[in-house]
Amino acid sequence: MEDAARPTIADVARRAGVSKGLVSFALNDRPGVSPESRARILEVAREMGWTPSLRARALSTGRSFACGLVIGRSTDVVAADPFFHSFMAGLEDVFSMSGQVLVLAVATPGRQETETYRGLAEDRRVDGVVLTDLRADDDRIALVASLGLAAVTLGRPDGDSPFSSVSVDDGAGIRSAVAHLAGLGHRRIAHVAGPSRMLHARRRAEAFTRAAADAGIDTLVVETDFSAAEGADATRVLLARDERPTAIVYSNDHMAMAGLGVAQREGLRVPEDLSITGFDDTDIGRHLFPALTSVATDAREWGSVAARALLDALAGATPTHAELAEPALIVRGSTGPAPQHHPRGAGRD
Amino acid sequence: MEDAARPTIADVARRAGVSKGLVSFALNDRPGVSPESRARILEVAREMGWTPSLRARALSTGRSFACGLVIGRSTDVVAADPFFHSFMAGLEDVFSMSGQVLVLAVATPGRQETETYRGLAEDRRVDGVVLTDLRADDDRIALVASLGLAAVTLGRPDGDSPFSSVSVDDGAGIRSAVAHLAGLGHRRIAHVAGPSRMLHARRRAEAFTRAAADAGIDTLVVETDFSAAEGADATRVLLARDERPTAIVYSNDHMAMAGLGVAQREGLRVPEDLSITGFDDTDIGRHLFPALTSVATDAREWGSVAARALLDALAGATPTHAELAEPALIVRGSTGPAPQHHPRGAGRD
DNA sequence: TTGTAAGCGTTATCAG
DNA sequence: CTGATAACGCTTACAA
Repeated sequence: MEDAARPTIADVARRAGVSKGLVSFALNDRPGVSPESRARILEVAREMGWTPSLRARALSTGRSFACGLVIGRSTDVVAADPFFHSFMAGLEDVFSMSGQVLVLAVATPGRQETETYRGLAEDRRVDGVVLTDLRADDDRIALVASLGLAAVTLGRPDGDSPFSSVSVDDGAGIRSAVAHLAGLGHRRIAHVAGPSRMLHARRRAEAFTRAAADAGIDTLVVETDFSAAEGADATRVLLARDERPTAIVYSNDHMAMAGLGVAQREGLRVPEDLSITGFDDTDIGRHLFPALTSVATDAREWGSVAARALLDALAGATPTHAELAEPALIVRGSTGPAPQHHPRGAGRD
Repeated sequence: MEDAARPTIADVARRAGVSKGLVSFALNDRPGVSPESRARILEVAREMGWTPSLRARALSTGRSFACGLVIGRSTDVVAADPFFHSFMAGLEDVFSMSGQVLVLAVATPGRQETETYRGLAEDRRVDGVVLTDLRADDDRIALVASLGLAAVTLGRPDGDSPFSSVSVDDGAGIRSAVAHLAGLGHRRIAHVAGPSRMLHARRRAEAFTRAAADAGIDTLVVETDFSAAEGADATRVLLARDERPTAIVYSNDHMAMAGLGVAQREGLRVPEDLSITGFDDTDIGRHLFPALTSVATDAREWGSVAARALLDALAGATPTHAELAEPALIVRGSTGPAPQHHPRGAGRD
């Protein structure tokens, strides 16, 4: 019913007494249409309630007016991160303003990541994609480029890339965490890192190592897959060491929260016996006890900047690199002065 | 370059020595094509690497081959819930198998929920939508119907609806939580509910009240917006009462975690002084200390069942209602025997 | 400045 | 079972 009533460009043209072509020109405000014609056409279109058919437009222009975000099979690990939600909201903030739409694809065991990108490109479902969680030597870059898609990467790739990138200085966040802890007197700080094949995880780990070394601090890094489970495991390993760290810097909030649970379960007081910092400043973190000290990144802003970069790329702009504001350390209850002596055996009772 | 090389149905027809029409028939395996023709056509198509153009198909059939999910402005509250991720993954499990794609739209202050649905329908970006977090007298149902979109609702609507629905028995989950607590000797149990205008929040609250009444238990319900912040506030209110509850049943994990933080902050031991249960069995919950007892719903399954229902609706099936398996209570450390006497003043020291 | 007509790549119709 | 031919609704040379 609503379909039957839908006017086409031809209806508008007829009613306005002009040709279809002219209506098209007027709509896409292109030069070569007299002001009066344009006004009349737009007026007629408005009163007829005409909206150009996106499908017809897609067919004739070869564009989809949609961008994609592929979530790897690590759904439960990385995508469960609240970061993602804010990030997507940021993308949408911009996409929705430009008539684009966000297509979300989740890679499954039955359809791997690569296949997912291929499918999206094959069907021309999207004009471009957002590449998150960049990996070392990320093959998605070449893949996506070869598929003829535009793209923007989150974080600067380690290799060549024809795409724009938007990044935030993870290192600065980690450095401020280390500085904060060092200032509190900590001398044995550990880092629970994400997978080293992920560039941002790696950068955080490197920043940690360097910052700690600069401060003359004993350091220890354990690598995980970013999941709460592995964050908990890593914490157990660290706390079981002879020279137990007095503080742990986690590469994300999920792991930090899990680590907090482990420490408390083992009878350690946080922050008296162990200080903990997270990364991303997840909402829930501030409500735990103690509230989580964390590095706050602006995921939503990141999303909108990335979306803008992608749209620019689609418009033919040359690749650029944007750097977001430095993340800030939000100090809360989970960090405190280093224990005076060896904390071993300093459990609650 | 990859566009230029792309063969069309005409190329395939020519090469196979048949008409375009026949290729189309063969592709959509429709009756009226001899087995030999079909085989040859498909073979030629394969060797030419031909894939039908989704855009052309969309234009001529009037379908989009996409379904939408609109996330309300309550992004930070409801969508930050890990439930959503698993749910979307479940949708994708099915969509990806049927050549559909998931379009995610986030309502913003500048573009309200209603406008978002309108936009999606106006541009015919999607063939159908998934309606989550059903509300009382939900106006989205009439809206979406009037927009000519197919839909599936999560949970059974309270009014008339032309759409299929998929729901899980929230009540059963809450009842098992109450039964569990009652069995542990709790006689004053509170419920921190979600917004009563949301049907599932309301149903949980009702189930709570009834189950508690049946068990002859003192009950108290505080309504929130589902956010961790309000969950924390509600907890503070409850704990400040003269007759403090010995257990709190939260309507989601986020609030339960925040509540746990509040209790601990006030010096209460969980579960010795206060038992806590969550809802949804979020991954992080099991890693806290104490680990969260929670009602486990299968969000991913929910997503795939909903997706299937939506595809059926698009295929012209009559509306149905599907009920998922009853959620199970996962008992962990956050619940324990009720304190012997009035717990007031039973803080850690 | 405006009109005309040829695509874009399918699906659908309808005589052969 | 085939094979033209006409939609589908827009964009875009090319003419006028």
